[in-house]
Amino acid sequence: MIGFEDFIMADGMPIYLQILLYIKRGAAAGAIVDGDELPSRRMLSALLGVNPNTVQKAYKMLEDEGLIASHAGAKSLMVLDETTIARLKKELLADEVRAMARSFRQMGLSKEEAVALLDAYWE
Amino acid sequence: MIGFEDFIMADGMPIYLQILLYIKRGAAAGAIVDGDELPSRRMLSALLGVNPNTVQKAYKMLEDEGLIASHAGAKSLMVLDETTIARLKKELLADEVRAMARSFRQMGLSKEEAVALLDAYWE
DNA sequence: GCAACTGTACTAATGCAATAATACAGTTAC
DNA sequence: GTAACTGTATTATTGCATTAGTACAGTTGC
Repeated sequence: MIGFEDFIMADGMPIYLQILLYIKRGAAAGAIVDGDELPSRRMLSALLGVNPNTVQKAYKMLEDEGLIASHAGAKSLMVLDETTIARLKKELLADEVRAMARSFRQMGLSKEEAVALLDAYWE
Repeated sequence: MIGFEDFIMADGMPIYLQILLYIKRGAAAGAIVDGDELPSRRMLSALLGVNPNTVQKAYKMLEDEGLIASHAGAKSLMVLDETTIARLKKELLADEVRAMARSFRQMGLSKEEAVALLDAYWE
């Protein structure tokens, strides 16, 4: 069962996209693997304090992308092969780093300063 | 006059927030300085292909924060002192790096891998 | 078999982002 | 002074995100 312990709700991004991203990142990291059970729509919505329909929207998009399989009455399961995982990793990292590099450059940071900051905030 | 040459519209974030962020980052970087003229609401909306009200919303928030001064009939001007610039720099960088470090960690990257990626994508 | 879960599918209502179309009063350039 | 700009304000409409409530059919554990 996939846990949402380190899920932190942010604002500025739709909740259903945050859920989507959380699962994709977990899959890219290997924390979520093929065959893993997803929490039910009702369980996760209660856990996150959001509406079941919001979770359903995220799950539906994941299913449309082929990342999860759902059957009426049964828990939804992750469907992940090596090709998919590799694609996810590539996509997510490229998006993230591109956006970050752009914003750093826009703020006038040198590469060295950016690296130093990343180092400091890593925790 | 502040130019918006390198403004790239992204989706997932409200347009008025993107405009707000663009100006704040410019101010933090020193590319935008005290007394600089802002493009008029109508000019910028035409340039970006959005509604004048969307630009107005961003400008209004900047004015509420004391970062710009507007007088009916005249162009709006940037209001930036050293204290404000220092505050902007600190706020923007902290937000950015925190979000990025979280997402990298969620994807299972080590600090060294993150630094290497940042290096690769810098340009 | 039955209760408690599961996915799925609706409808309705609310709030925010964005567009559209005006209107009015103040400033600026000629 | 006048035309062309400027900021400001208002109303209406559209679409998306989110909540709320309900319903139904399939699966699972006992």
